[in-house]
Amino acid sequence: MSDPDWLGEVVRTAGVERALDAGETLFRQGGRTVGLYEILSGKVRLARVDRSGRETVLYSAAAGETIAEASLFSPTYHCDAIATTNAVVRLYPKAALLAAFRRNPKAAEAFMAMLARQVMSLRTRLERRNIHSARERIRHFLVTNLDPDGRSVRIRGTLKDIAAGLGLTHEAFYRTLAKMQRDGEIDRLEGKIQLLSAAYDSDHT
Amino acid sequence: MSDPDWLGEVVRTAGVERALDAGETLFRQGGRTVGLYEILSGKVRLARVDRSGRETVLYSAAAGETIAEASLFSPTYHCDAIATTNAVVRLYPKAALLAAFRRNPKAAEAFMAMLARQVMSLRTRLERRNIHSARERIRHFLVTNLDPDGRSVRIRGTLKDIAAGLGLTHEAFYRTLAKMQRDGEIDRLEGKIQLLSAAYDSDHT
DNA sequence: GGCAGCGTATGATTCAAATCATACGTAGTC
DNA sequence: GACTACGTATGATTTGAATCATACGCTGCC
Repeated sequence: MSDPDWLGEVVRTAGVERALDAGETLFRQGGRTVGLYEILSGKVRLARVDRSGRETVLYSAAAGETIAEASLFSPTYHCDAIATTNAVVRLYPKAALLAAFRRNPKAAEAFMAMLARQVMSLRTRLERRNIHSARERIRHFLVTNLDPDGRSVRIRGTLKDIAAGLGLTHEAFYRTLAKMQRDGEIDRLEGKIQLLSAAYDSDHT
Repeated sequence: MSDPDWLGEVVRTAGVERALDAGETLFRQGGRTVGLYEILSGKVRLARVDRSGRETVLYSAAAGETIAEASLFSPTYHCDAIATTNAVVRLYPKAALLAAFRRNPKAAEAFMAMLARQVMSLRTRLERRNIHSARERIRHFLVTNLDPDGRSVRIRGTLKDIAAGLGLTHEAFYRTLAKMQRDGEIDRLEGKIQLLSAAYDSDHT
């Protein structure tokens, strides 16, 4: 159920699972690239270590995400990948993927489409971080995550996780949500947040 | 000189330039996709307008960037594109690009590689924004933008622009740089910032 | 030459989010 | 049942970056 939908049937079966203990290294900067990885469970961080031994985290990937897509087009990895928690990953070998892309343009397009959507989503999240006010940031999150109905946002995962994703402490997030509710801007239902018309429909176009 | 290097010769010549006045619309949400755009000059923002007429900026693109890559794989645009300043853009028609990708796997791979690198870069910038302290954020910027020599960072553009890219006010950025210099952590040369060994080499591995 | 605009720089003050603290409910475990 | 762990929630306090203000040098322009 966790297979990325952009993979063709052949490639999907080529995936190789591997379990990692917390702290274990998946690959190292400079190492020869073998392919990209999907995180099935746990957390894996991509990081670089400078001459003094200090580690700088480039990205922290959680279950469901893929890492090292760019390794397909590079002979070596450009950073380290280390399990932050116990984790299970699946390797999709580079050769199999590239062969599939050459053989089947549809597969190539599916991969491009996935990458393009990620770029879009990342740009939006980055743009959101330019907003300093917690309330405005939450508003941006809400309107860019509306359900098809255009009035509510389904909450996936915990509020705490969402707060972290927004770059806010959970305290600030809880507080601001409460305030927005008191002000009649939103309503909080089971598993979703409703945007109230008073605030969002008022000056109807 | 501004042609993206991931474009093949044929496609490159297929680009169509267009000038936009500030405020002019390039495409609209729901409109049929014609291709992706490269910004040659000026700024173009991608945005959505909700029922109440409020605009939410998804991304603000500057000269040198491309937008609407995902439009290649979608029949309609998913947001509006509006010129924020006077701008010149170049359209790369969808049909020409997709045809080139099918005809020539190398072209497809070049496009994928460009997207994968963007994903990497965006993830790193997003990770950086999780750092609340101005000083730590600047450190992260510096170590992830080191020259091949591993000791200095070339400054491209103005410090003001870099500050904005880091999500800091220029005042906070100037101040913190000055402090880091006083503390002997960095040195500031013409057009570059040098990481000083005292802070970065000390406990030599 | 004088002037406007802009990047750089720094001081003073404000303010909102981080931090620290505490509490409650629920799920899981022994 | 008692205990732990964790998400949710809110109050009190601190802090560091934003904001407001001012200044200086340089470039381009009339």
